[in-house]
Amino acid sequence: MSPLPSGLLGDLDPTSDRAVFRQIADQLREAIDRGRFREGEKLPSEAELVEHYGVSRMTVRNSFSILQGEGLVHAEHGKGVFVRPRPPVRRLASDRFARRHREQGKSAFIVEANAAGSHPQVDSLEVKEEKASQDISTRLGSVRRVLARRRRYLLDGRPVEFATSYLPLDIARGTPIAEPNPGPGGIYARLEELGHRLDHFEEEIRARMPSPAEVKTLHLAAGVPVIHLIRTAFDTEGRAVEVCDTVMAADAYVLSYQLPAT
Amino acid sequence: MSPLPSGLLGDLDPTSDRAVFRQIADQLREAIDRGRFREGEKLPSEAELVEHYGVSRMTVRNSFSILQGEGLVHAEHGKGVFVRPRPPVRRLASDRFARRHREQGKSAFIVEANAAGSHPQVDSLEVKEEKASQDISTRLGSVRRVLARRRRYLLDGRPVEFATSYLPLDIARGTPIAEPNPGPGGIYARLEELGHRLDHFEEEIRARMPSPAEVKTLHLAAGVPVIHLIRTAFDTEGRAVEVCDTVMAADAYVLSYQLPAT
DNA sequence: CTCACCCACTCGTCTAGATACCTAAAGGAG
DNA sequence: CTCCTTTAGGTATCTAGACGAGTGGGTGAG
Repeated sequence: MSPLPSGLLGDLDPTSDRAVFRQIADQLREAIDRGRFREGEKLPSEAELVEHYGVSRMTVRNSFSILQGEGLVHAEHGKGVFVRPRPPVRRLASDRFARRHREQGKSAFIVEANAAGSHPQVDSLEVKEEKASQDISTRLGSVRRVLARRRRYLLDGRPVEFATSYLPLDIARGTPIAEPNPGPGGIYARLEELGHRLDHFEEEIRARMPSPAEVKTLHLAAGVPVIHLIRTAFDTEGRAVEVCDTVMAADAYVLSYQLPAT
Repeated sequence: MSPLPSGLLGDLDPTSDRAVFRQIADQLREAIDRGRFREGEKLPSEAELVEHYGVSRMTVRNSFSILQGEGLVHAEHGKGVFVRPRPPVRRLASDRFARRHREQGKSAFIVEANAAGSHPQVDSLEVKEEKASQDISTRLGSVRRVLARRRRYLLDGRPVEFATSYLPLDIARGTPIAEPNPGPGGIYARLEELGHRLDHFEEEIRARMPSPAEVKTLHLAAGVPVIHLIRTAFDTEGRAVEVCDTVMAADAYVLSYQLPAT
């Protein structure tokens, strides 16, 4: 095994209080930040770092696990450890639910993705009536059962978002909203056709680490948080007519809002 | 050492493909979710789990490190591993910059925290002129140098947010905005007094894992992401008069926005 | 009774292996 | 030329043990 190029990574400081595996992680992180290793590029193998620093393999792996936790690198079994590329992000503008965007035939997600030159896909359709959770019931105004619409959005084959819409049965049952494909303009267009003129939306945003189920559904790499967005749609009478619970891969999104100064 | 209460945690499945340390993590996670271990409660010690499952200590530690990465537990040296309590969250409403909130003497943060019965604190003041980064320069409309105002917000002694405001020098230099304490209503009140009537704000929201520096500044536990918010303030002439770059401990915040449906 | 000290228990770090499995490229059989 | 096998070099998992260092309770000296 050939040694690492000299100067690529420094030496350890045995007098430092900082644990060895942290020092190694620091040096790798700095090298990545400085561009010595580029996106997608392979880091030195565990064996090479064991050789270079004169430490045991567990120590090197410990360093890698720090960087993985920070979402900086990802390991591929049998291949190596690589600098994690930053995926293209999807920008959600604050006017994304404006009525004028609902006039067209296709869904906002499809239109937007095509404009960005990527390949969109929507799957995991599930539409069924179910018992409302405590939280959903509260948000919709004490309803017992709801229509739930679950779907997953993918960009270029990568899952980026998992969303569930909840609607009161007295609004949705027996309408196109209860169909797998609600038709052009989505359920918001159907709600307005049914006489529920939309007035405004409220969005609540949280960020947290994903549950194991979310890691699976969204194919999340280690160290990638999720953005949890709960949107409630209100009609002009002030009634909550829909709650949409969305979990997004945080590295794939930038949310954008406009606030009045008045 | 006394054995664990039987039934608290199950057994391993040696025929499973799932790695032993993942199985252990799964069982602990489930026990936490089911409330067998409550917030702040101590999990079994490494030695107890070694005994219970008949595995080596590194395997148990591996399990703990998974749960730490998920932000579910935190270890305290010399004491044990504990279920991480969910801190109280600060809700940021979409009208938080409404002009009416600027009339009072105290800052929004202080008022709000007092109302919630917690003890607010603002520190790490730094106000200085500096070179604008590429990003800040672009957002402010190609300015070279800016006034930067840095501060950190704490609730009940816990740092929750670190923010830097950037203002063009032609607006801020020589005004109260360049003072450590800009006076009642904050810099937005001063901007309006100086003739820059505010029209609206734009906020960009991202979520990601913190850098080591952010972990230090915000005293973040493992597995806690940050919300990165960049707000630009525009005056009625459409000029960007301020950019505020904020990094928040994600477990301490819920952001709330209102969107028009028109 | 008080206080300093000791000790048991805890997690933190590190070593030195063993075994398993994955990947990619080289080389041989057909 | 195609396909399979081999092999080298990766990471994944696990074991067994050593020493370090923080915490907190008990104990014995004063």
